[in-house]
Amino acid sequence: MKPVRTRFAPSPTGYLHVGGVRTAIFAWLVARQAKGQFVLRLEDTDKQREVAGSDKHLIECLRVLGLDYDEGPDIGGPYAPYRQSDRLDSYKQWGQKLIEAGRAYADPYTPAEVQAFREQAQAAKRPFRYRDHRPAQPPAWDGHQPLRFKSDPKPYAWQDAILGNLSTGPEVIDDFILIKSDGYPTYNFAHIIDDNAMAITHVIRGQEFTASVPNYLNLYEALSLEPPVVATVPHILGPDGNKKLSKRDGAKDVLDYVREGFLPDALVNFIACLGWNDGSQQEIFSRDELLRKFSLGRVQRSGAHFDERRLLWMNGHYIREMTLDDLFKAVQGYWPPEASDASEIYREQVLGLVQERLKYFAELPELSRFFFVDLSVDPKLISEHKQLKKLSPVELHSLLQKAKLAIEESDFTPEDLTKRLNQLLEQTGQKPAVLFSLIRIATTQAPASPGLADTLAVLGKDRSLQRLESQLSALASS
RNA sequence: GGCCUCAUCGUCUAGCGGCUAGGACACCAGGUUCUCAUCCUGGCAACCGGGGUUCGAUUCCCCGUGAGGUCACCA
Repeated sequence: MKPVRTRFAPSPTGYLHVGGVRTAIFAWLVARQAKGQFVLRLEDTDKQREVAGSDKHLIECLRVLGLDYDEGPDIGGPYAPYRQSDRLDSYKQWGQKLIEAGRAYADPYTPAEVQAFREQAQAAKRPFRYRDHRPAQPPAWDGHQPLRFKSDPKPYAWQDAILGNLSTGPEVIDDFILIKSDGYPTYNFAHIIDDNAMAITHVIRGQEFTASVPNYLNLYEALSLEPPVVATVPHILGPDGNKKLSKRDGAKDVLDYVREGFLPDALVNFIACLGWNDGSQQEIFSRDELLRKFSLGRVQRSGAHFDERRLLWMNGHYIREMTLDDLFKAVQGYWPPEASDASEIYREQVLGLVQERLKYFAELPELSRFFFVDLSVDPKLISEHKQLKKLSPVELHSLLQKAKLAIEESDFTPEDLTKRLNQLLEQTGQKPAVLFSLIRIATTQAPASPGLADTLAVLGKDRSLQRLESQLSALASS
């Protein structure tokens, strides 16, 4: 058996979104689980569409997600170069070979003439095929005309590793362009030459290429090359509608997710499970489990909608599973500016309280700000509170005063605070919904916060009492 | 339009002739001494339609319907 070799072969025309990354993940999984190689190849044959810097971006994206490749443009490898614009000679040679074999010819028509043929066919309601206009005496190819494949139309039946048995008639076979008039090869030609040259065994790509497979098979025959296993991955659809996820419609850059504090493992887990599962009820797959259990045969044959809420849940799950130490390291750079003066110990305590409600790191400031800065008293927190708004400022003041006295006695361990707060409940005869809400609002000035005793313990005695005092004077003056 | 493909809760999906059609996300309700979250319990919610085949179809076949892909000197 040949060693399994897969590749991710993007064109450097922008960033990578969830849909593009999924193809990379699948190809990576197939290579790694077979102890084969994973190759990155840049398909930069369209100089018009190329976006400067996107090669770096692509590489960064794979690196961040941990999709390591064995060969690529930046690291080289036995089949270098891995950038198609550096391999033009090879396409020319193969093109020449096809000409000599009578399987390629120069296209003598101008684009306008070809377009006219196309419109004629459309007007006659007949499918347009270039080969119907194949010139009887094509000129010698001087490199300035497009070089076309002289196809041999016939029916094909083949196996797709995901879609299963596929077949088409001879009518889909046509004389497509191998090398454009600018000297660059088309995707249709270049990828076949390179996949062969790089000993790629499994071609895993999006469904936009399925319709071309018969043409590729025809070309493989003309080149006397053995076609690889092909696997067609259905598109990922946008959250609403049935349209393919696209940059145009605002699909997010995967690196943006990482920047917002989504964990690479969570992203990989989530994206891999869009259209794949192992048949069990498992939802969370570590990288090792994915490597062990993944198979192309179990990839869904229809497109899947991208639901960010599910990603949010999964990322939160991964965050909760982290040790506090690991999370603390991961979350550096996400603290609110006010936290810069706080000690590491204090920040880690805060993080411990906030961990279970963190869905992604960029939420950290809004969840933790009040631990680091005294927010001004917000009367609305009381006036719009369904229990507290029934009480007068005087009643609230007296209640809070009692709370302050009780809390002052505490050593500010969570246990002792809990004990004293419970005693206070009995003493005042108040419901927790009233008493605890009042204290919580006074000490946080936030609509939501972690548990009261824990929050007070982390805030510490000085800060807690000072905030109670601020609330008391606000109540006194209202 | 031609060709190819696909079709289970709102979403991701399990199912591969016999199940009260299962799980997860989201949502709703209750519980966890306050809020938010976590966690637990419960709930809502699906086999696109019509024909066959079969003792029996979500499952197999056909026809519709719907959706997607493709018909470029883009990939």
